[in-house]
Parts: sequence; structure tokens; C-alpha cells
Amino acid sequence: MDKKEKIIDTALKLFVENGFHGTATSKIAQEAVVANGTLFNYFKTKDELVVAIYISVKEDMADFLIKNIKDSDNFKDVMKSQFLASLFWALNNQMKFKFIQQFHTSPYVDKIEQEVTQSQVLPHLKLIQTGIDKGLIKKLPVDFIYSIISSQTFGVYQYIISKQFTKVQQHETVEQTFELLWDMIK
Amino acid sequence: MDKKEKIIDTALKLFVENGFHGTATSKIAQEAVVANGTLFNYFKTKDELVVAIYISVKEDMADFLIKNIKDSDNFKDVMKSQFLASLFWALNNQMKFKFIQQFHTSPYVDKIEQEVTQSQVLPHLKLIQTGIDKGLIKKLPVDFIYSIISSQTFGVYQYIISKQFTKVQQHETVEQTFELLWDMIK
DNA sequence: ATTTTGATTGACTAATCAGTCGCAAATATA
DNA sequence: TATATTTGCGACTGATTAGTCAATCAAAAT
Repeated sequence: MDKKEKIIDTALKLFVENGFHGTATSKIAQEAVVANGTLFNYFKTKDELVVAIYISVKEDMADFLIKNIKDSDNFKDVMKSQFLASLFWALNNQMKFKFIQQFHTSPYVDKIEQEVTQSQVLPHLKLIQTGIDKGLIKKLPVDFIYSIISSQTFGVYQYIISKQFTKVQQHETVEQTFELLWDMIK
Repeated sequence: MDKKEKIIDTALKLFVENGFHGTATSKIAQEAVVANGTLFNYFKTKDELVVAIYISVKEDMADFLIKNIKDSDNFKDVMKSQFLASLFWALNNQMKFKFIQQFHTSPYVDKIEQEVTQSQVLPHLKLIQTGIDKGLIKKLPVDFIYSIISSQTFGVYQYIISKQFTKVQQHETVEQTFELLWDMIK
């Protein structure tokens, strides 16, 4: 197996479990069954590793969302498919989702260039803009609506995790939340 | 000035700036103009300090919210006053708010007893229950609605921070968001 | 068969860390 | 004033840390 990938996977797990600074590089190397020096061959510093994981995880999610855009001419359906896909991904990649949250609320966020982040939300902003142009959702700033939807996603995620829902219950809750959300912005 | 308070204030600032493990206890003591050992007189361990700050900050916020409950028989007004107060506090105590976020998405959350957290959200849950009983808001699980509102609060906060709004613009945005929220749950 | 190349290793280090401890100063009690 | 208690100090330590580097290895290229 690719050592770089192994290091990323192991580090992701340990970071989520013990925090960024709470995880020693030696521990990562040890658990990844790799020499200490190998880690630093692939990542010049520990910080570089953290940022690399963030980018990798974000790409992973972005790829999934792109693949799941419902190609319908019904705007609400398209919005819904994206909302469902986001939550589906989060619930099926809890460690990665937690990592993103941890990263976003940590001082590391400042170490990442705006462009990287911006390019990933752009498709979503465009989708929202389309809805506004068609008069299907309220005339509000696109990034305001995006902000609301994102945090709502996070909120439902937390709620679902806190309960021990079955897949069916999870799906019901997500559907229900989208309807609420839609009522709000339509 | 009270040394314990000075330590908490300094630690809060440094933790938000550099993360929990990224901040050395020696650095905290130094910046608080206090001896290294003094810090450990007040807090047995670094972890204890982190948790103490969390509790202190949470109390601070809870106190503010209690003081700002509008004593009206108009349910919507009461809800609104709480929503506005939450955001007002967050915007005027950004460091403390950031600390809470950082804490919530860190492995430290597990170190805090459920009871402490529960007692602080209870008044809000009760308020929501009242609204449901009176048939003023939708019949959904109270903690689900609480989840929705909380994440909405966080979302608007993030949005307002990302823009550089004047006080007036901030207020307008918050008011507007509450109306959206109300439309969603009513 | 020999050389070259690049990946991999793990012992090593200088720095930093959380936490200790014996003592001094300040404050309270008598 | 004398004594007791609390509060504060900072040099110290043993453990741990991120990061280095010269040596080794496997495999490909010559």
C-alpha cells in the first residue's frame, strides 16, 4: 500500500481522536507502520501534513458532491439532491467530517489560501444564483444563503449523531430538514 | 487584579490564537505576568484549565441570555429577543465564542459532564416546548428545533464576521435572519 | 555484474513541554 | 508582636517533541 496514503489515513484518525497538537508525529509513523523519517520525506513539516489532509478530505467530498448533482430541470430537486448528498457524505465519512470541523475552528484555517476554499464553494454559489435569477428563491445575498444552508447541514448532522438513528430515521430527518429549509428560502 | 482571572483571560486569548496544545503553559504564565507555579496552584493540570475556561465562558453567556429574556406574553417576541441576544453576545465576545466553537469540535468535549451542558440548554428547550404546546411552532422534537436554531445562529455569525458590517448592517441581517427562522418553524 | 538512483530507515538531538518543589513573601489569626 | 496559613515564586526535571541525517536497502539501469 502507498505509504503516503497510509500516513494520511492514520494521521486523520489520530488527529480526530487526540487533536492536532495532541498527536505526535512519532505516534503517527508508529501506527502507520512507517519509519519516523519517512513521514518527513513526504511532508516537510507537521503543519504541512495537517493542511495536506484537509485538502485531500475536501477534494474527496467535493468529488462526491459533483458526482451526485441531479441533472434535473426542477430547481428544487437539484437543491435537494445536493443537500441530501452533503449529509449522506458527512454521515458516511464521520471522521473526515469531524476533521473538517476541527480544522475550520482551529488556527490552521489561516494557513490555507482563500483560492482553494473558494473554488470548491463556487459551484454551490452558482446554483443558488440560478435559483435567485429564476425567481425561485428569495433575493438575498448568495453567500448569505450558502452560509445558512451550510450551518444547517452541520446542525442536522450533529442532531442525527446525538440520537442513535437508523438509516431510515436518518433519511426521514434529512428530508424533513430540507423541506423546512426550502420553505425558508423559497 | 485577581491572578486566577488574569490567567483565564490570557489563556483564553492564547488558546484561540494558537490552539490548545499549541499554547504552552509557560507562555500563558509569562503573558499573564505570573509565575509558572502559580498557574498550577490554581489549576492542577492544563486540561483542568481548558475545561475551567469553557465553564466560565459558558456561564458568562448563559448569564447574559437570562438577563435578556424579554418578559412578554407574545411568544414570537420572546423567541426573537433570545435569538438577538445570542448573536449580540457572540458578536461582542468573539474570542469567547470562538473558544466555545474550538472546544466543541475538539476531543475535550468528552471531558465535560453532560449535566453541565444540559442544565444550560434546558431553559431554551422549555421555551420551545411552550411554543409547541401553544401551537405556535411546528410539532417537531424540541431538541431538533433547538439544533436548527443553534446552527442558524452560528451560520449568521460566520456570515456577518466574513463581511465587515457596520453595527446597523449587523442588526439588519440578524433581524432578517430571525424572520426567516420564524417562517421556518412557525 | 556493477553502478546508480531514490525510497526507507531509526538512532539521534536540541528544544520544548507539563508539572514539581522548596522556599519566600504576604496575609490572616492569636 | 508572634505564629500560622495562604499565596506566589522560579529554578528545576524527566519526558516528549518535531525534525535531521548518515546509513541501508531494493530495484532498475547500464
